[in-house]
Amino acid sequence: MLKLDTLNPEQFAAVTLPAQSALILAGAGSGKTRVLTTRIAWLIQTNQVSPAGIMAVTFTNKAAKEMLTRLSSMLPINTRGMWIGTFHGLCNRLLRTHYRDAALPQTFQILDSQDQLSLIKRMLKAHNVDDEKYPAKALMYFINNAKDQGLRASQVEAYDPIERRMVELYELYDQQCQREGVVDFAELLLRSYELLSRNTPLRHHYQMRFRHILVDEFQDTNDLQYNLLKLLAGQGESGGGAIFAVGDDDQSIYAFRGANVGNMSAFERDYQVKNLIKLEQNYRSHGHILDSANFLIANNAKRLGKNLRTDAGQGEQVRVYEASSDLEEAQWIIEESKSLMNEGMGRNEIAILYRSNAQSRVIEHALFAAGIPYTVYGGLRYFQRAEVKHAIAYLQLMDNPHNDSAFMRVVNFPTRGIGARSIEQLQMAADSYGISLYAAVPYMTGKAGTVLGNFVKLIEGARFETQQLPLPELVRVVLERSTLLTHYGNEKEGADRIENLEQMVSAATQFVQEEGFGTQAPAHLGPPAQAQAGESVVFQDGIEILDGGAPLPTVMSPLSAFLSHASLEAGDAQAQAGQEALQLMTVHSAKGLEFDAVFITGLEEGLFPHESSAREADGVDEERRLMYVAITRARRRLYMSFTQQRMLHGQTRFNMKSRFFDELPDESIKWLSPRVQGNWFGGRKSTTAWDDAKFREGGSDNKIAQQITQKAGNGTGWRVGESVVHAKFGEGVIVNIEGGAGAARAQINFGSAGVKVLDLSIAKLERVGR
DNA sequence: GAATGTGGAATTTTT
DNA sequence: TTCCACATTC
Repeated sequence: MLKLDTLNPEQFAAVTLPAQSALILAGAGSGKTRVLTTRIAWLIQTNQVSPAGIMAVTFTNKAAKEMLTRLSSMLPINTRGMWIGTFHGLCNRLLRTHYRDAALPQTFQILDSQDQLSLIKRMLKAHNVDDEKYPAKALMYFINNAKDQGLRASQVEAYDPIERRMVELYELYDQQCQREGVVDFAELLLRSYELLSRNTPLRHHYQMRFRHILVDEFQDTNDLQYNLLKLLAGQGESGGGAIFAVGDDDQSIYAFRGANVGNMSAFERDYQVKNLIKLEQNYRSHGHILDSANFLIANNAKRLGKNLRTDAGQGEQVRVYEASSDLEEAQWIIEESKSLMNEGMGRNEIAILYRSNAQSRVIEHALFAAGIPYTVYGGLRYFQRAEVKHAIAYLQLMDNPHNDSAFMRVVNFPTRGIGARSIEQLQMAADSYGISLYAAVPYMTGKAGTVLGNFVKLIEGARFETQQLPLPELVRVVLERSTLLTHYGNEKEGADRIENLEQMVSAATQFVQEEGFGTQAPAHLGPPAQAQAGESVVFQDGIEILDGGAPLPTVMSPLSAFLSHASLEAGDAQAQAGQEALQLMTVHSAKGLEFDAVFITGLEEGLFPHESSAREADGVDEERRLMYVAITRARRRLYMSFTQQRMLHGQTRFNMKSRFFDELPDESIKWLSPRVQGNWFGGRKSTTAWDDAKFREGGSDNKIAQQITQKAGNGTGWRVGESVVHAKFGEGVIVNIEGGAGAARAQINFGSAGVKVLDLSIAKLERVGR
């Protein structure tokens, strides 16, 4: 039963808004997902809309799943078949349903970024393009960028010869994809957009159907997604549904991949939003933590404006620690974590966050040495593993033989005597006829013809043999016939890979059950005759196609669906095992999560905010939002740390402490470490039990002591890494000291004022004390 | 066709 | 420093 009485007034207002477009500014920890799902449940329960009239869009599969789970616990309805999913997942469904109108083959396949890059490389090679001048990665970026803005090659404006060529290559790329029957991620959206904008009856159908469109993480939408929503909601046409947009402009941290926060204010304007509701009541963090977040984010100029509050009380202050080096920082984290765990805090309630992945190594190393279990987020995902991709490639070829990426991946893997020469000839033939590699095989003669012919027979044979089999068994057969299992069986390190391959059978079993393919066994029989939802549409070409409300089983074969699933949902990041472990991750991947205790590490100028952010427009603002996200992950205890020296790219760097420290409220901060005074080992007062003296004792830590000794300032009274204040240049860090006592000059990094070389006997420097 | 070497780059990430 | 892609070698 639906419980509305436990909602706070703002949440309640949002859930029960009338059927008009609304913008919900949902702060971190304000119950955003709850509002979203309760809104859906409320709309359905009050009979304002049927489940088929709802569309809810998220960015990640995880969020979509969460929404579905919560919804089914609130309402006694079957959520299967409802249009709740990621942008890409829903677009896939749309295109599958209307593949003819979208000019796609029924079995079109989805390229992941890896496949996309390899297609581009192949294409560049085939056209003899100078890969120095046009690197595959750059072209991929160019293409995706254009698509994310909704632009085809013909619509991209080129300002110089290089760009003009890029546009040509973009055009060629699209042609190649079309030949192969594959679409990349951005294409799923662009194709859907074009389909709906060109096909008026179809557009009207969906506009009439989706009375309520709910969008999660609206601040993360890109231009194309925004325009797609606009089409679906019938903006500018009559009869469109209402958009319920939920987002937080302060948590917009994906501009680098095309997200446009401006979409929030654009939405307000374009839809004349009368209902702007702010969810500012935070149910996660204690007061000092929220105060810190609020203070910090207030330094950003362009904001819709929002302040988090809590009933939880002030709680503990934020603890700030200055370490002498990255190694010491890691040691400190370990000591603090240990005492947290001794106090009874669960290991997985402690998160260690960093700005960039490279920072995890030192911490991991220290954790390993200390024997503390930990998990690092963001590794290779299941369907991205090489062996799994190989198996998938065989399946792809059976479902759509014209997928050249799949062809290239396994034509000679495991090796079957098809060498570079044969492939080259095949490539040329395919190019000259403008067909796929697979289709070009019959044109081959001689030895190449024989070996390639055998490969084709292998695929055809597998296809024939599995025609009547349910998906999991089909997978099983393919694993064997491809000889992948035998191949890895002969490898010394192949055991894990075999295990991963075996797991694919269970993945298929699970998929078939979850998606409702269980009752229909044959993989290739195609769609059954009737759709689930009643309506159907007649399209311009006179072909009647089943209503898009049907769940996947009615619009595609289990194999096609499974392959889509593998591309769209790459699977969990490895080894969820060891649940009881410290959680290491980048700040980006921490978004949406929460922990009792959080460490935000490496808070140094150049790292966080990252140096490359200075070059981008509003770059530092985005870094600040990132910091805001990091802070608001913590429930009870928050640590922040920075170091005087850090090894980065094989070089020792001396950074200033992050500017973000200056943007936090003093009363919410507790400094654990007084700023170091005087010589390195002299005036240091460490508040923790282990100190630099410990480092100087033998063991592996000895090299740190040496490193530090080297950096001492040769009796100048100053040392490298020390923070100083200059009357004109402000605060800086000594990066290097040359010459001996008396005639010493110091190289000092003043951050925005640049790096200066100053004579220590002349320049009036002051130590930074605190 | 696998093994070994070399050069270059090294935020952030989902689909 | 370390990882990766690519090239050359056996």
